Amino acid sequence: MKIGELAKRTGLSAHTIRYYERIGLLPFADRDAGGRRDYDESILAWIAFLDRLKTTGMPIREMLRYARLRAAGSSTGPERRALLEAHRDRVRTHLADLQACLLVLDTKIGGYAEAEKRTHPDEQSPSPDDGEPAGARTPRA
Amino acid sequence: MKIGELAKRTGLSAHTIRYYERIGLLPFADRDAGGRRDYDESILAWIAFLDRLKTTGMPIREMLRYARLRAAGSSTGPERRALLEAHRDRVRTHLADLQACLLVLDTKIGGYAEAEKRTHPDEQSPSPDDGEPAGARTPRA
DNA sequence: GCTTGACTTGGAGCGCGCTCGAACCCCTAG
DNA sequence: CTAGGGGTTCGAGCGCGCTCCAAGTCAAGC
Repeated sequence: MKIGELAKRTGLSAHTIRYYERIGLLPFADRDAGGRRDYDESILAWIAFLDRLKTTGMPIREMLRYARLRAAGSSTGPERRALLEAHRDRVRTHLADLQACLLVLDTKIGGYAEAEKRTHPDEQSPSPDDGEPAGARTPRA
Repeated sequence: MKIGELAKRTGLSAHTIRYYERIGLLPFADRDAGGRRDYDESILAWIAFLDRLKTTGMPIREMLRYARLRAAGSSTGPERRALLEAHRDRVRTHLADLQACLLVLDTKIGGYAEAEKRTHPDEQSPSPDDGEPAGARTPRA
């Protein structure tokens, strides 16, 4: 598989794939006779995993650490496990934060919805109070 | 309240507070006789709200749009509501993605845990397969 | 009066994660 | 044979969200 097809199949750009190889996130790919990268299907699983780490907010620096441990052999298993566990804990915390924020967001949206309801019958708009700067001279925006 | 105390109470740096004012995320603060910013308690609610938007991944650009709508008066209620609803949907989607990733992470960690268990009795390490580049010549890391 | 330290401004700089441009190479289809 | 569309490398540039520096002002305590 050439880089263009890999790009299509992973959703990454070819530029990004080369960048990932450059920094060491992806292994140095085999080249064909013309010097072009030629990928094996197996790269897809690794990229999918990286994508999950990325989705969960792991910085590249840390993915790199994981990649290097993996490359260093099976003796690094415990360290990799620890790395993933620490990351999982952070993700869980963030997840909880997000859920809390979602509740607040729902409440706020509910307030706007109510204001609109109250406005329709008699053409007034009390508008929900949220803590935004009220009269608000918001400058240089 | 001076900027230093506001910083302590919000967890933002004074630098960041000034930056937010500069770009219009915070209203232009009243100054005392000496030209220093003097904040009212009411700013805290607004900053807390911004913080929630930030936590949920809203880009500053969009927070600004919200802030400008709010400043434009109560007639913009519906537009603000729409903005928050769109954001809420994105957050929900992201939340679902995170949860899916968490499951994968748990599975993977479980694999490492098992490998360690198997290793302890008889000193071998089969190591869980995940799709990482196996023998891995990871370059220029 | 003098020192200390928190504040002011404007603008430069930074870390992250890409993203792109230039110049070149190579394979294939017409 | 030629044109086109991929691919290659190296290195510069970008958008985001701060973060910090320099030089100056001001208020309170010794």
